[in-house]
Amino acid sequence: MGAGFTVGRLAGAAGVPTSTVRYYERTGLLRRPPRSPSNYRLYGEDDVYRVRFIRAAQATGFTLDDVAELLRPSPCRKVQGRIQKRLEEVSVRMRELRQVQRVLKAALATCREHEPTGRCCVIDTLSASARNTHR
Amino acid sequence: MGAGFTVGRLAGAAGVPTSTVRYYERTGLLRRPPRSPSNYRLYGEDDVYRVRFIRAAQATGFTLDDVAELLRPSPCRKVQGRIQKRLEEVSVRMRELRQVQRVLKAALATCREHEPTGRCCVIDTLSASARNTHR
DNA sequence: GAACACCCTAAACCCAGCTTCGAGGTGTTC
DNA sequence: GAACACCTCGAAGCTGGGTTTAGGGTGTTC
Repeated sequence: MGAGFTVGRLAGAAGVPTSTVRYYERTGLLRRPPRSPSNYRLYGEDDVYRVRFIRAAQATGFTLDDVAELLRPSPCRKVQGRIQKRLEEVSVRMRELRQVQRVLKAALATCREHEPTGRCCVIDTLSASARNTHR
Repeated sequence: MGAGFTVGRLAGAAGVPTSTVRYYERTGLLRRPPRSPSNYRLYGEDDVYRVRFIRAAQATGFTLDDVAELLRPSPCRKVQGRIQKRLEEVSVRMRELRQVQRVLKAALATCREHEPTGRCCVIDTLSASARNTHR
């Protein structure tokens, strides 16, 4: 009652399970909040945004280690650097996915052409792609 | 000597560690090969392609369970269905990544505008994006 | 005063996909 | 014949990001 969120309320407001909130505290992503007389955690609204930030950053592909670094006070330049880096990773991943699309579509096309023979040939197609791809 | 690959040769030819080959055998992805008199595994060329297929399918985002299913003999139609499904997952993931790009670029832009103030504001920007995004 | 939802802790467990460890046998080369 | 790289096995360990369990306390509502 009164001001403050218990762990369950914070979790509800941020859209995560309580176990996750406690986990973030354990790993240092979230401060150790003040406690009520009966030893319940008492959070403020800032904590809601912080948890949401963590989830948002995760959703953009940052690891929790990255997030911890982002949350540490640090010069703008450094933070910009990390975002740049992540943007490059995203570009790389998009290129990879486009290649994957090509391979899968090719496999599908070959499969359809040969359908009359009855025997599925997709495995051959993909194996062939494996034969041509290094690593 | 003679025909056949030992586990190390197979691994070398397929570009994976020997531990991975044995792991694939343990989990049923690879047949249990015949053995030499001294109990060494003896593989054929087919096995090289099979391992490469596994890696290629993984590279397109299939899990090892998916791969196991793909490798089971099954009607063309079913295999096509799985590939379709994977293609849709890839599309979804690409859309997500484009959204991530937008958010990161926006954060970067805001950061640059405010740079003169000295205090890094990226965290605020991302928190705001967290505030607007439902899950 | 009892039911029921909430909170506390530490420690163990989960998942995929491997890798590493320990203890030992084999095969080739000098 | 000794060095050295390769092979065997089962079991345990690792990574990241949590969840579950066990055993207990709290707070609100009927």
